Amino acid sequence: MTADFLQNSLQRRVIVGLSKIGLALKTHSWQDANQQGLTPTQGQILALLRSKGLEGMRLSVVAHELGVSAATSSDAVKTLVEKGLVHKKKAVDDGRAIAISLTAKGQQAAVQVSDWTDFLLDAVSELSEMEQEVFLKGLIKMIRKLQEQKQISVARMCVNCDFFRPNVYENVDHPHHCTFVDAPFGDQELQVDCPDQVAAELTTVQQNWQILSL
Amino acid sequence: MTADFLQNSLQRRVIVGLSKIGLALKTHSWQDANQQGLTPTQGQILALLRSKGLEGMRLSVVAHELGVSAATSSDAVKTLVEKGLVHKKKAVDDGRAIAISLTAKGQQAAVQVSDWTDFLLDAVSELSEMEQEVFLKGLIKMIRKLQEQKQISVARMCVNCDFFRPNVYENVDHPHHCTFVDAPFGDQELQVDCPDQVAAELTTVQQNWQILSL
DNA sequence: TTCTATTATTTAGGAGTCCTAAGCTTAGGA
DNA sequence: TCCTAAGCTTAGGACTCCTAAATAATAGAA
Repeated sequence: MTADFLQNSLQRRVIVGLSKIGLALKTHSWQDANQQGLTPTQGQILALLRSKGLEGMRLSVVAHELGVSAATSSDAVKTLVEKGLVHKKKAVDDGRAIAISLTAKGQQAAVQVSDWTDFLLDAVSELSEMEQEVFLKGLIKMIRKLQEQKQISVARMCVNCDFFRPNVYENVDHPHHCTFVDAPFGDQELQVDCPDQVAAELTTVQQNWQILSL
Repeated sequence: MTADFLQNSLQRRVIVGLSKIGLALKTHSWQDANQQGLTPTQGQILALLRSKGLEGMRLSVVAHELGVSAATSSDAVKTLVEKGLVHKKKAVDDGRAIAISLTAKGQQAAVQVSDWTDFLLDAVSELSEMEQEVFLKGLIKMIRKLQEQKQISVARMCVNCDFFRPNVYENVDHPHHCTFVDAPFGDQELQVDCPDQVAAELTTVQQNWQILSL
């Protein structure tokens, strides 16, 4: 009789909302990659190779980043090689391992496909800057927890970075410091997937998290 | 040389964060469904049938809700029928259409699988109630926009419901009214996927949105 | 140094997902 | 009645996903 209006907690509503966004992300990844003649995974591998510009990424890293099994990443890459978008060669420092990188053609394709999440830009722009900041902090909290629970494999966030010095300045807008770029910054700049992040030790992370107290 | 620390806007960081959650959702949907001997889509169909308790859901509705093609939903349901979890019969009111519903065995399986997003509960609980509220509002704003852009097919939110009367009371905690349950409620109770939602007309929706002014 | 355990990747096999496109059947309007 | 549209199914092809087993190379222990 009654709508489950009240039983239904705030937390669950947030989760439902996140699932909706997740669904949009999933649906969109198909449409988008399809246009390029690729599948989502293939597109994401290309984007990944482009974003971490380093030569010779390992297959296991790809699998880990994308949250798929080694087998899946192996044959997705095989297909990309057949399509002439990716190079594959033995890693110099480890005879078992494979080093993959983009071909020239792959570079091009990667550019097309790297912005696949941009369809969310308009949606995010609906939020005020203040809201975006709260939202970002919320996401960081959630991701940290998920990472702790092994639900998320990689998240190169400031919080677990060796270069991060939380709350070292009085300045309200820029209380933190990054020793990599050697510059102060604020909550708004907290990274979620920083290319320069270096994983810190567990104890450091926990300390940082306490000091940060988002 | 410089980390892309600064080029990288707040909006994009929010998007990266959302993608991470999306990835966790995707990865988890596999693990979870796998334990039940199901695939994500199959599990989600079961959960869908359970949540909208109505007898005789159409295949097209399933496809629409899950954001997959008619073909996919057709053979996912076929598999579920083979597994004895779902009934399939001709719709009484439309000879072309199919009405599907859970079998007794399907009911059981649906219970197991309905809570597949619960792994996010701990993560969401990391946010304070205030933050959760802002977060929910943000999600609603985003979902509304995505729906407007046809990036999300269905979202049974208060905002686009015929029963919704935004900001009709002075009461700060419960300014809105739902004519379905005939009760006042507040921002915290704003629904994202309300089973009782009835889609309102576009002009009404726009008015509601203005009056609500989240 | 040799053996052993571990790590990196591949392959095989099977189920399922996704798409598009073509093919039925029924509905509903002209 | 005829025609178009809607609801679903099927076919075909490419991929994704998994687990499990195979291959190869490295790291460490004895």
